[in-house]
Amino acid sequence: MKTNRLSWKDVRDEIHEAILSGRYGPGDRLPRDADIADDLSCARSTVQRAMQDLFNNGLVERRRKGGTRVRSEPVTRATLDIPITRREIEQKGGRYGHQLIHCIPTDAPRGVMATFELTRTHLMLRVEALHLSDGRPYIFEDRWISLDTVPEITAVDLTTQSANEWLVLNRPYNRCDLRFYAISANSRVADLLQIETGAALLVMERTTWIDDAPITTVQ
Amino acid sequence: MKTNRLSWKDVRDEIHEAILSGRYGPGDRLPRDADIADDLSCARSTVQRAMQDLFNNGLVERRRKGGTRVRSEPVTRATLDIPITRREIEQKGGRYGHQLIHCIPTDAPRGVMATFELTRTHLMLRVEALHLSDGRPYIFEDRWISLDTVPEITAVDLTTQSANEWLVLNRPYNRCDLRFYAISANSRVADLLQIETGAALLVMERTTWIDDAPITTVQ
DNA sequence: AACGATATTATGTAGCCACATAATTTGTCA
DNA sequence: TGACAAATTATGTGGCTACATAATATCGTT
Repeated sequence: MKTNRLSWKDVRDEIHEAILSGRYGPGDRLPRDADIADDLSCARSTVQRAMQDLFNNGLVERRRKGGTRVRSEPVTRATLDIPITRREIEQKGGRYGHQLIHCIPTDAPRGVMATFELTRTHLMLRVEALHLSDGRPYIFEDRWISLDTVPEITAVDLTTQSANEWLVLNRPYNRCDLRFYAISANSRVADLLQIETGAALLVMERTTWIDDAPITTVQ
Repeated sequence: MKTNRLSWKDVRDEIHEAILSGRYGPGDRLPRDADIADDLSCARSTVQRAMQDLFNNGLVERRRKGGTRVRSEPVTRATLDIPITRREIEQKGGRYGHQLIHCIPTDAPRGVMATFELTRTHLMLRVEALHLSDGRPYIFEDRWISLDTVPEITAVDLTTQSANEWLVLNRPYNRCDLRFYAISANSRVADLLQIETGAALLVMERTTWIDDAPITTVQ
Protein backbone atom coordinates (compact mmCIF):
# COMPACT_ATOMS: atom_id res chain seq x y z
CA MET A 1 0.00 0.00 0.00
CA LYS A 2 1.22 3.49 -0.72
CA THR A 3 2.61 4.64 2.57
CA ASN A 4 1.05 8.06 2.38
CA ARG A 5 -2.37 6.53 2.71
CA LEU A 6 -3.71 6.29 6.19
CA SER A 7 -4.67 2.90 7.45
CA TRP A 8 -7.61 2.73 9.81
CA LYS A 9 -5.15 1.72 12.48
CA ASP A 10 -3.34 4.99 11.99
CA VAL A 11 -6.61 6.81 12.37
CA ARG A 12 -7.43 4.84 15.46
CA ASP A 13 -4.07 5.62 17.00
CA GLU A 14 -4.48 9.24 16.09
CA ILE A 15 -7.80 9.46 17.91
CA HIS A 16 -6.55 7.35 20.76
CA GLU A 17 -3.60 9.68 21.11
CA ALA A 18 -5.95 12.67 21.13
CA ILE A 19 -7.85 11.12 23.99
CA LEU A 20 -4.76 10.16 25.95
CA SER A 21 -3.26 13.60 25.63
CA GLY A 22 -6.37 15.02 27.20
CA ARG A 23 -7.48 16.86 24.09
CA TYR A 24 -10.74 15.06 24.66
CA GLY A 25 -11.58 14.20 28.22
CA PRO A 26 -13.93 11.57 29.62
CA GLY A 27 -17.48 12.26 28.54
CA ASP A 28 -16.54 14.70 25.81
CA ARG A 29 -18.13 14.45 22.47
CA LEU A 30 -15.84 13.86 19.52
CA PRO A 31 -16.33 15.44 16.10
CA ARG A 32 -18.47 13.58 13.64
CA ASP A 33 -16.82 10.79 11.70
CA ALA A 34 -17.14 12.77 8.53
CA ASP A 35 -15.32 15.75 9.99
CA ILE A 36 -12.52 13.63 11.33
CA ALA A 37 -12.26 12.03 7.93
CA ASP A 38 -11.98 15.48 6.43
CA ASP A 39 -9.34 16.55 8.91
CA LEU A 40 -7.16 13.56 8.28
CA SER A 41 -8.18 13.49 4.64
CA CYS A 42 -9.31 9.93 4.51
CA ALA A 43 -12.64 8.29 3.83
CA ARG A 44 -15.39 8.16 6.40
CA SER A 45 -15.35 4.39 6.20
CA THR A 46 -11.80 4.41 7.45
CA VAL A 47 -12.75 6.53 10.43
CA GLN A 48 -15.70 4.25 10.97
CA ARG A 49 -13.45 1.21 11.19
CA ALA A 50 -11.15 3.01 13.60
CA MET A 51 -14.09 4.06 15.74
CA GLN A 52 -15.48 0.57 15.78
CA ASP A 53 -12.20 -0.66 17.12
CA LEU A 54 -12.05 1.99 19.82
CA PHE A 55 -15.62 1.09 20.66
CA ASN A 56 -14.77 -2.60 20.87
CA ASN A 57 -11.95 -1.80 23.20
CA GLY A 58 -14.30 0.07 25.44
CA LEU A 59 -12.69 3.46 24.89
CA VAL A 60 -15.62 5.32 23.37
CA GLU A 61 -19.37 5.11 23.21
CA ARG A 62 -21.22 5.72 20.03
CA ARG A 63 -24.82 6.43 19.43
CA ARG A 64 -26.64 7.12 16.25
CA LYS A 65 -27.37 10.74 16.03
CA GLY A 66 -25.90 11.30 19.49
CA GLY A 67 -22.42 11.03 18.06
CA THR A 68 -19.32 9.60 19.63
CA ARG A 69 -18.13 10.35 23.12
CA VAL A 70 -15.24 9.27 25.27
CA ARG A 71 -16.27 6.74 27.86
CA SER A 72 -16.19 8.28 31.27
CA GLU A 73 -15.70 5.05 33.15
CA PRO A 74 -13.40 3.02 31.04
CA VAL A 75 -13.54 -0.73 31.33
CA THR A 76 -10.45 -2.67 30.61
CA ARG A 77 -11.41 -5.29 28.14
CA ALA A 78 -9.22 -8.29 27.71
CA THR A 79 -9.54 -11.34 25.51
CA LEU A 80 -8.15 -14.61 26.61
CA ASP A 81 -7.59 -17.75 24.65
CA ILE A 82 -8.38 -21.01 26.30
CA PRO A 83 -6.86 -23.88 24.39
CA ILE A 84 -8.15 -27.37 24.85
CA THR A 85 -6.42 -28.94 27.78
CA ARG A 86 -4.39 -31.43 25.83
CA ARG A 87 -2.94 -28.67 23.71
CA GLU A 88 -2.14 -26.62 26.75
CA ILE A 89 -0.18 -29.44 28.34
CA GLU A 90 1.63 -30.44 25.18
CA GLN A 91 2.59 -26.83 24.55
CA LYS A 92 4.34 -26.81 27.90
CA GLY A 93 6.24 -29.91 26.85
CA GLY A 94 4.25 -32.32 28.97
CA ARG A 95 2.86 -35.67 27.97
CA TYR A 96 -0.91 -35.54 28.08
CA GLY A 97 -2.96 -38.11 29.87
CA HIS A 98 -6.59 -38.33 30.75
CA GLN A 99 -8.44 -40.39 33.26
CA LEU A 100 -12.17 -40.77 33.62
CA ILE A 101 -13.33 -40.95 37.19
CA HIS A 102 -16.99 -41.33 36.68
CA CYS A 103 -19.71 -40.53 34.28
CA ILE A 104 -23.33 -41.07 35.19
CA PRO A 105 -26.63 -39.54 34.19
CA THR A 106 -27.95 -37.47 37.06
CA ASP A 107 -30.68 -34.96 37.64
CA ALA A 108 -29.17 -31.50 37.68
CA PRO A 109 -28.88 -30.13 41.21
CA ARG A 110 -30.16 -26.67 42.06
CA GLY A 111 -26.90 -24.87 41.44
CA VAL A 112 -26.50 -26.25 37.96
CA MET A 113 -30.14 -25.60 37.14
CA ALA A 114 -29.62 -22.00 38.17
CA THR A 115 -26.67 -21.43 35.84
CA PHE A 116 -28.74 -22.71 32.96
CA GLU A 117 -31.86 -20.88 33.97
CA LEU A 118 -33.83 -24.11 34.06
CA THR A 119 -37.05 -24.40 35.96
CA ARG A 120 -37.82 -28.07 35.63
CA THR A 121 -35.68 -31.05 36.52
CA HIS A 122 -33.32 -31.90 33.74
CA LEU A 123 -31.36 -35.06 33.17
CA MET A 124 -27.70 -34.37 32.60
CA LEU A 125 -24.53 -36.36 32.31
CA ARG A 126 -22.14 -35.71 35.09
CA VAL A 127 -18.54 -36.30 34.17
CA GLU A 128 -15.60 -36.17 36.51
CA ALA A 129 -12.17 -36.58 35.05
CA LEU A 130 -8.54 -35.81 35.59
CA HIS A 131 -6.20 -34.33 33.05
CA LEU A 132 -2.65 -35.49 33.56
CA SER A 133 0.63 -33.94 32.57
CA ASP A 134 3.46 -36.46 32.50
CA GLY A 135 1.28 -38.75 34.52
CA ARG A 136 0.78 -36.21 37.29
CA PRO A 137 -2.66 -34.75 37.99
CA TYR A 138 -2.96 -31.37 36.41
CA ILE A 139 -6.60 -30.41 36.20
CA PHE A 140 -9.70 -31.82 37.77
CA GLU A 141 -12.77 -31.43 35.64
CA ASP A 142 -16.29 -31.58 36.95
CA ARG A 143 -18.71 -31.24 34.10
CA TRP A 144 -22.44 -31.37 33.55
CA ILE A 145 -23.63 -32.01 30.05
CA SER A 146 -27.19 -31.58 28.94
CA LEU A 147 -28.51 -34.86 27.57
CA ASP A 148 -31.27 -32.93 25.92
CA THR A 149 -29.00 -30.97 23.64
CA VAL A 150 -26.18 -33.45 23.30
CA PRO A 151 -27.71 -36.93 23.40
CA GLU A 152 -24.89 -38.36 21.28
CA ILE A 153 -22.50 -37.94 24.17
CA THR A 154 -23.75 -41.16 25.72
CA ALA A 155 -22.37 -43.08 22.77
CA VAL A 156 -18.90 -41.57 23.14
CA ASP A 157 -16.19 -43.47 24.96
CA LEU A 158 -14.99 -40.82 27.36
CA THR A 159 -12.11 -42.91 28.59
CA THR A 160 -10.48 -42.50 25.21
CA GLN A 161 -11.30 -38.91 24.43
CA SER A 162 -11.96 -36.30 27.06
CA ALA A 163 -15.37 -34.69 27.13
CA ASN A 164 -13.58 -31.37 26.76
CA GLU A 165 -12.12 -32.41 23.46
CA TRP A 166 -15.15 -34.16 22.09
CA LEU A 167 -17.43 -31.25 22.79
CA VAL A 168 -15.08 -28.69 21.33
CA LEU A 169 -14.70 -30.69 18.15
CA ASN A 170 -18.31 -31.74 17.79
CA ARG A 171 -20.39 -29.12 19.49
CA PRO A 172 -19.13 -25.62 18.91
CA TYR A 173 -21.16 -23.13 20.83
CA ASN A 174 -22.68 -19.71 20.50
CA ARG A 175 -22.29 -18.22 23.90
CA CYS A 176 -19.83 -18.75 26.67
CA ASP A 177 -19.90 -17.46 30.22
CA LEU A 178 -16.78 -17.44 32.30
CA ARG A 179 -16.12 -17.11 36.01
CA PHE A 180 -12.97 -17.37 38.03
CA TYR A 181 -12.68 -17.98 41.69
CA ALA A 182 -10.47 -19.64 44.24
CA ILE A 183 -11.31 -22.38 46.71
CA SER A 184 -9.48 -24.46 49.22
CA ALA A 185 -9.20 -28.06 48.18
CA ASN A 186 -11.48 -30.40 50.07
CA SER A 187 -10.06 -33.75 50.97
CA ARG A 188 -11.52 -35.59 48.03
CA VAL A 189 -10.25 -33.21 45.38
CA ALA A 190 -6.94 -32.80 47.17
CA ASP A 191 -6.59 -36.54 47.04
CA LEU A 192 -7.30 -36.70 43.35
CA LEU A 193 -4.87 -33.92 42.53
CA GLN A 194 -2.32 -35.27 44.98
CA ILE A 195 -2.00 -32.05 46.88
CA GLU A 196 -2.61 -31.12 50.47
CA THR A 197 -6.10 -30.60 51.74
CA GLY A 198 -6.76 -26.88 52.02
CA ALA A 199 -4.37 -25.86 49.27
CA ALA A 200 -5.59 -22.99 47.13
CA LEU A 201 -7.15 -23.98 43.84
CA LEU A 202 -8.01 -21.83 40.89
CA VAL A 203 -11.44 -22.65 39.58
CA MET A 204 -12.55 -21.72 36.13
CA GLU A 205 -16.23 -22.14 35.54
CA ARG A 206 -17.19 -22.13 31.94
CA THR A 207 -20.74 -22.40 30.73
CA THR A 208 -21.45 -22.81 27.06
CA TRP A 209 -24.70 -22.62 25.17
CA ILE A 210 -26.03 -23.29 21.76
CA ASP A 211 -29.60 -22.96 22.78
CA ASP A 212 -28.40 -25.15 25.46
CA ALA A 213 -25.84 -26.16 27.95
CA PRO A 214 -22.74 -28.04 28.76
CA ILE A 215 -20.82 -26.78 31.80
CA THR A 216 -17.40 -27.20 33.26
CA THR A 217 -15.51 -26.44 36.38
CA VAL A 218 -11.80 -26.75 35.95
CA GLN A 219 -8.81 -27.23 38.27
CA MET B 1 -32.19 -2.24 5.58
CA LYS B 2 -34.08 -4.29 3.06
CA THR B 3 -34.43 -7.67 4.70
CA ASN B 4 -33.61 -9.59 1.57
CA ARG B 5 -30.08 -8.33 1.68
CA LEU B 6 -27.65 -10.52 3.53
CA SER B 7 -25.84 -8.97 6.41
CA TRP B 8 -22.30 -10.09 7.05
CA LYS B 9 -23.60 -11.65 10.23
CA ASP B 10 -25.93 -13.81 8.18
CA VAL B 11 -23.02 -14.85 6.06
CA ARG B 12 -20.96 -15.59 9.12
CA ASP B 13 -23.71 -17.72 10.61
CA GLU B 14 -24.14 -19.49 7.32
CA ILE B 15 -20.50 -20.45 7.23
CA HIS B 16 -20.44 -21.23 10.90
CA GLU B 17 -23.40 -23.50 10.42
CA ALA B 18 -21.65 -25.23 7.55
CA ILE B 19 -18.71 -25.93 9.78
CA LEU B 20 -20.82 -27.12 12.69
CA SER B 21 -22.84 -29.46 10.56
CA GLY B 22 -19.64 -31.13 9.48
CA ARG B 23 -19.88 -29.99 5.89
CA TYR B 24 -16.37 -28.69 6.44
CA GLY B 25 -14.30 -30.56 8.97
CA PRO B 26 -11.28 -29.40 10.94
CA GLY B 27 -8.41 -28.60 8.62
CA ASP B 28 -10.55 -28.45 5.50
CA ARG B 29 -10.12 -25.65 3.09
CA LEU B 30 -13.14 -23.49 2.41
CA PRO B 31 -14.01 -22.05 -0.98
CA ARG B 32 -12.54 -18.70 -1.89
CA ASP B 33 -14.28 -15.65 -0.56
CA ALA B 34 -15.31 -14.66 -4.04
CA ASP B 35 -16.98 -18.01 -4.69
CA ILE B 36 -18.83 -17.93 -1.42
CA ALA B 37 -19.96 -14.44 -2.28
CA ASP B 38 -21.21 -15.77 -5.58
CA ASP B 39 -23.01 -18.67 -3.94
CA LEU B 40 -24.81 -16.47 -1.49
CA SER B 41 -25.05 -13.67 -4.02
CA CYS B 42 -23.49 -10.99 -1.90
CA ALA B 43 -20.37 -8.91 -2.26
CA ARG B 44 -16.93 -10.23 -1.48
CA SER B 45 -16.50 -7.51 1.09
CA THR B 46 -19.41 -8.94 3.03
CA VAL B 47 -17.87 -12.39 3.04
CA GLN B 48 -14.60 -10.80 4.05
CA ARG B 49 -16.20 -9.19 7.08
CA ALA B 50 -17.81 -12.48 8.04
CA MET B 51 -14.55 -14.31 7.66
CA GLN B 52 -12.71 -11.74 9.74
CA ASP B 53 -15.17 -12.33 12.50
CA LEU B 54 -14.81 -16.09 12.33
CA PHE B 55 -11.09 -15.58 12.34
CA ASN B 56 -11.26 -13.32 15.38
CA ASN B 57 -13.26 -15.92 17.17
CA GLY B 58 -10.62 -18.49 16.44
CA LEU B 59 -12.79 -20.63 14.21
CA VAL B 60 -10.82 -20.42 10.99
CA GLU B 61 -7.34 -19.63 9.82
CA ARG B 62 -6.72 -17.50 6.80
CA ARG B 63 -3.67 -17.06 4.71
CA ARG B 64 -3.13 -14.98 1.66
CA LYS B 65 -3.09 -17.20 -1.30
CA GLY B 66 -3.37 -20.30 0.88
CA GLY B 67 -7.04 -19.57 1.37
CA THR B 68 -9.21 -20.14 4.40
CA ARG B 69 -9.29 -23.31 6.40
CA VAL B 70 -11.13 -24.53 9.45
CA ARG B 71 -8.96 -24.50 12.53
CA SER B 72 -8.17 -28.02 13.56
CA GLU B 73 -7.63 -27.20 17.22
CA PRO B 74 -10.19 -24.64 18.14
CA VAL B 75 -9.44 -22.24 20.93
CA THR B 76 -12.25 -20.85 22.92
CA ARG B 77 -11.78 -17.14 22.96
CA ALA B 78 -13.51 -15.10 25.59
CA THR B 79 -13.49 -11.42 26.31
CA LEU B 80 -13.93 -10.18 29.81
CA ASP B 81 -14.64 -6.72 31.02
CA ILE B 82 -12.88 -5.55 34.10
CA PRO B 83 -14.54 -2.48 35.52
CA ILE B 84 -12.69 -0.21 37.87
CA THR B 85 -13.04 -1.52 41.37
CA ARG B 86 -15.24 1.24 42.66
CA ARG B 87 -17.72 0.62 39.88
CA GLU B 88 -17.68 -3.08 40.56
CA ILE B 89 -18.53 -2.61 44.20
CA GLU B 90 -21.18 0.02 43.61
CA GLN B 91 -22.80 -2.15 41.00
CA LYS B 92 -23.25 -4.84 43.60
CA GLY B 93 -24.91 -2.32 45.82
CA GLY B 94 -21.98 -1.82 48.17
CA ARG B 95 -20.58 1.41 49.49
CA TYR B 96 -17.09 1.86 48.17
CA GLY B 97 -14.18 2.66 50.41
CA HIS B 98 -10.49 2.79 49.84
CA GLN B 99 -7.61 2.72 52.23
CA LEU B 100 -3.97 3.34 51.43
CA ILE B 101 -1.62 1.11 53.37
CA HIS B 102 1.63 2.34 52.07
CA CYS B 103 3.18 3.95 49.09
CA ILE B 104 6.92 4.29 48.79
CA PRO B 105 9.42 4.53 45.95
CA THR B 106 11.36 1.30 45.77
CA ASP B 107 13.75 -0.34 43.36
CA ALA B 108 11.87 -3.00 41.45
CA PRO B 109 12.65 -6.51 42.68
CA ARG B 110 13.65 -9.25 40.24
CA GLY B 111 10.15 -10.58 39.74
CA VAL B 112 8.75 -7.23 38.73
CA MET B 113 11.71 -6.47 36.52
CA ALA B 114 11.10 -9.75 34.76
CA THR B 115 7.46 -8.99 33.95
CA PHE B 116 8.53 -5.71 32.42
CA GLU B 117 11.51 -7.13 30.65
CA LEU B 118 13.80 -4.66 32.33
CA THR B 119 17.50 -5.27 32.55
CA ARG B 120 18.62 -2.40 34.74
CA THR B 121 17.40 -1.38 38.15
CA HIS B 122 14.35 0.78 37.90
CA LEU B 123 12.79 3.01 40.50
CA MET B 124 9.10 2.32 40.93
CA LEU B 125 6.35 3.34 43.25
CA ARG B 126 5.05 0.50 45.29
CA VAL B 127 1.47 0.97 46.39
CA GLU B 128 -0.43 -1.28 48.73
CA ALA B 129 -4.06 -0.54 49.30
CA LEU B 130 -7.34 -2.05 50.33
CA HIS B 131 -10.62 -1.64 48.52
CA LEU B 132 -13.56 -1.79 50.86
CA SER B 133 -17.15 -2.69 50.29
CA ASP B 134 -19.45 -1.41 53.02
CA GLY B 135 -16.38 -0.94 55.16
CA ARG B 136 -15.32 -4.57 54.84
CA PRO B 137 -12.08 -5.47 53.04
CA TYR B 138 -12.86 -6.59 49.53
CA ILE B 139 -9.70 -6.48 47.49
CA PHE B 140 -6.08 -6.14 48.38
CA GLU B 141 -4.04 -4.36 45.77
CA ASP B 142 -0.30 -4.61 45.47
CA ARG B 143 0.89 -2.41 42.67
CA TRP B 144 4.14 -1.29 41.15
CA ILE B 145 4.10 1.84 39.06
CA SER B 146 6.94 2.94 36.86
CA LEU B 147 8.11 6.38 37.93
CA ASP B 148 9.83 6.71 34.60
CA THR B 149 6.66 6.62 32.59
CA VAL B 150 4.25 8.05 35.15
CA PRO B 151 6.21 10.62 37.18
CA GLU B 152 3.05 12.63 37.90
CA ILE B 153 1.81 9.88 40.16
CA THR B 154 3.98 11.18 42.98
CA ALA B 155 1.94 14.36 43.02
CA VAL B 156 -1.35 12.49 43.37
CA ASP B 157 -2.95 12.02 46.75
CA LEU B 158 -3.58 8.30 46.72
CA THR B 159 -5.50 8.36 49.96
CA THR B 160 -8.27 10.22 48.16
CA GLN B 161 -8.31 8.47 44.84
CA SER B 162 -7.14 4.92 44.34
CA ALA B 163 -4.18 4.36 42.06
CA ASN B 164 -6.43 2.06 40.08
CA GLU B 165 -8.80 4.86 39.30
CA TRP B 166 -6.22 7.56 38.68
CA LEU B 167 -4.29 5.44 36.24
CA VAL B 168 -7.34 4.34 34.32
CA LEU B 169 -8.53 7.90 33.95
CA ASN B 170 -5.19 9.49 33.25
CA ARG B 171 -3.04 6.86 31.69
CA PRO B 172 -4.88 4.66 29.26
CA TYR B 173 -2.67 1.92 27.96
CA ASN B 174 -1.86 0.06 24.80
CA ARG B 175 -1.23 -3.43 25.92
CA CYS B 176 -2.46 -5.46 28.82
CA ASP B 177 -1.34 -8.84 30.03
CA LEU B 178 -3.51 -10.86 32.35
CA ARG B 179 -2.86 -13.82 34.58
CA PHE B 180 -5.03 -15.63 37.06
CA TYR B 181 -3.94 -17.87 39.84
CA ALA B 182 -4.85 -18.92 43.32
CA ILE B 183 -2.81 -18.69 46.50
CA SER B 184 -3.29 -19.35 50.15
CA ALA B 185 -3.39 -16.18 52.16
CA ASN B 186 -0.26 -15.57 54.21
CA SER B 187 -0.77 -14.17 57.65
CA ARG B 188 -0.19 -10.55 56.67
CA VAL B 189 -2.66 -10.51 53.81
CA ALA B 190 -5.14 -12.61 55.74
CA ASP B 191 -4.95 -10.04 58.48
CA LEU B 192 -5.59 -7.18 56.10
CA LEU B 193 -8.53 -8.89 54.48
CA GLN B 194 -9.82 -10.12 57.81
CA ILE B 195 -9.91 -13.72 56.76
CA GLU B 196 -8.21 -16.82 58.04
CA THR B 197 -4.61 -17.50 57.22
CA GLY B 198 -4.45 -20.14 54.52
CA ALA B 199 -7.77 -19.24 52.96
CA ALA B 200 -7.83 -19.49 49.19
CA LEU B 201 -7.40 -16.21 47.36
CA LEU B 202 -7.97 -15.42 43.74
CA VAL B 203 -5.13 -13.37 42.33
CA MET B 204 -5.45 -11.37 39.19
CA GLU B 205 -2.19 -10.06 37.87
CA ARG B 206 -2.58 -7.33 35.34
CA THR B 207 0.32 -5.69 33.59
CA THR B 208 -0.26 -2.69 31.41
CA TRP B 209 2.06 -0.93 29.02
CA ILE B 210 2.18 2.18 26.98
CA ASP B 211 5.77 1.85 26.10
CA ASP B 212 5.98 1.23 29.71
CA ALA B 213 4.61 -0.24 32.84
CA PRO B 214 2.27 -0.05 35.74
CA ILE B 215 1.39 -3.40 37.34
CA THR B 216 -1.22 -4.71 39.69
CA THR B 217 -1.97 -7.76 41.68
CA VAL B 218 -5.49 -7.85 42.91
CA GLN B 219 -7.39 -9.66 45.71
C1' DA C 1 17.95 -31.11 -10.80
C1' DA C 2 18.67 -26.80 -8.32
C1' DC C 3 18.06 -22.21 -7.99
C1' DG C 4 16.21 -17.78 -8.55
C1' DA C 5 13.21 -14.60 -11.02
C1' DT C 6 8.47 -13.96 -12.31
C1' DA C 7 3.59 -14.73 -12.66
C1' DT C 8 -0.46 -16.04 -10.36
C1' DT C 9 -3.82 -15.97 -6.91
C1' DA C 10 -6.36 -15.40 -2.59
C1' DT C 11 -6.80 -12.43 1.06
C1' DG C 12 -6.33 -7.47 3.06
C1' DT C 13 -7.34 -2.66 2.90
C1' DA C 14 -8.99 1.81 1.44
C1' DG C 15 -11.99 4.80 -1.08
C1' DC C 16 -16.49 5.90 -2.72
C1' DC C 17 -21.53 5.56 -2.91
C1' DA C 18 -26.20 4.66 -1.48
C1' DC C 19 -29.27 3.62 1.68
C1' DA C 20 -30.78 1.80 6.59
C1' DT C 21 -31.45 2.77 11.28
C1' DA C 22 -31.86 5.11 15.49
C1' DA C 23 -32.00 9.35 18.11
C1' DT C 24 -32.99 13.65 18.60
C1' DT C 25 -35.09 17.89 17.35
C1' DT C 26 -38.41 20.41 15.37
C1' DG C 27 -43.00 21.26 13.95
C1' DT C 28 -48.03 20.80 14.20
C1' DC C 29 -52.30 20.52 16.14
C1' DA C 30 -55.47 20.14 19.72
C1' DT D 1 -48.66 23.03 27.08
C1' DG D 2 -48.56 18.36 25.86
C1' DA D 3 -48.65 14.70 22.68
C1' DC D 4 -47.70 12.94 18.46
C1' DA D 5 -45.86 13.26 13.68
C1' DA D 6 -42.22 14.48 10.62
C1' DA D 7 -37.66 16.18 9.46
C1' DT D 8 -32.94 16.02 10.56
C1' DT D 9 -28.64 14.02 11.49
C1' DA D 10 -24.92 10.96 12.93
C1' DT D 11 -23.72 6.35 12.83
C1' DG D 12 -24.21 1.50 10.64
C1' DT D 13 -24.08 -1.54 6.75
C1' DG D 14 -23.47 -3.35 2.21
C1' DG D 15 -22.03 -3.04 -2.54
C1' DC D 16 -18.52 -1.84 -5.83
C1' DT D 17 -13.73 -0.85 -7.44
C1' DA D 18 -8.86 -0.53 -7.26
C1' DC D 19 -4.80 -1.69 -5.61
C1' DA D 20 -1.52 -3.88 -1.83
C1' DT D 21 0.51 -7.84 0.09
C1' DA D 22 1.89 -12.40 0.89
C1' DA D 23 2.24 -16.95 -0.40
C1' DT D 24 2.54 -20.20 -3.74
C1' DA D 25 3.28 -22.00 -8.38
C1' DT D 26 5.56 -21.73 -12.67
C1' DC D 27 9.16 -21.09 -15.69
C1' DG D 28 13.81 -20.27 -17.38
C1' DT D 29 18.52 -20.61 -16.81
C1' DT D 30 22.54 -22.94 -15.61
